[in-house]
Amino acid sequence: MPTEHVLAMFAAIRKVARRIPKGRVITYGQLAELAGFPGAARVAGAAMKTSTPADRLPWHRVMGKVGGRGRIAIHDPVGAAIQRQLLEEEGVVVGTGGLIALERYGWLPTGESGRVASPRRRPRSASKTRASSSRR
DNA sequence: ATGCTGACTATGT
DNA sequence: TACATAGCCAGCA
Repeated sequence: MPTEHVLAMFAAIRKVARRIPKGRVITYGQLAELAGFPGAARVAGAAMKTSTPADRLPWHRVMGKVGGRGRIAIHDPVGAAIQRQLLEEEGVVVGTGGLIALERYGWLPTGESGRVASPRRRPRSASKTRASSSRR
């Protein structure tokens, strides 16, 4: 059984997690920092892992961060698959390897804006019939 | 106290 | 892309 102050940490972390908007994601490090514990990314991971369905947390919107990209960090392959499905149901594109584009789905509780980099509308009809399959 | 573990991360090979 | 290493914070044996 965790000590009291840690339970408070978990509670603070989960509180922030509940604010993550649908269709958006956040990294463990960010989550910990927003909760007031910079550098405690691993603790954020523990807070998610030890949470229960009763907590009603959008745990699937929390992920690891690797090379500037978001990535499903759940070790258990079954759990990872579930997270992937939940994210895709919200419109989040999860690439091979469980990678997610943070610049597109990352959540930034920046007061007003509250977003990272506008959901990029696709100027499909920009001009010509360009093979505009350009990816970021 | 000591050491290992983990839903982390940055950096390097 | 994948694996290895080294820091980081906290839990637990």
